[in-house]
Amino acid sequence: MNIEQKVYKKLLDVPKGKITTYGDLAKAVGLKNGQRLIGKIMNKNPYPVLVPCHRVVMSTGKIGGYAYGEIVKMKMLSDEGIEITNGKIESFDKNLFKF
DNA sequence: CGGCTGGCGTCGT
DNA sequence: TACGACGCCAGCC
Repeated sequence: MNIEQKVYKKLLDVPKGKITTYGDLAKAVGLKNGQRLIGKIMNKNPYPVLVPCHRVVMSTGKIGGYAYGEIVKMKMLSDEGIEITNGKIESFDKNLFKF
């Protein structure tokens, strides 16, 4: 199974209302420094909606990018109970999901 | 706090 | 088959 498949599968383990970082996700699939790669994979996400790529954020606390628009991503997270202000996640550590 | 560089698989040339 | 560019970052300076 290739990396991207693993990534999508791992991402399915992230429950609603929780978030994870690109770096953690990378490690979860066996990559030490593949944050950037994760981004590319998410960008080519072949299973939109099925794969909750909007629950993946940057380790800095910012929401990061989104293929369909950061605004949309922000709104989706907001609907799941994650408060965001100025593209910044308020309760980052609190809602952070560990694999 | 802003900017630059590092590290990695996939895809296109 | 081989090589370089790319992408929803992370971390150090």
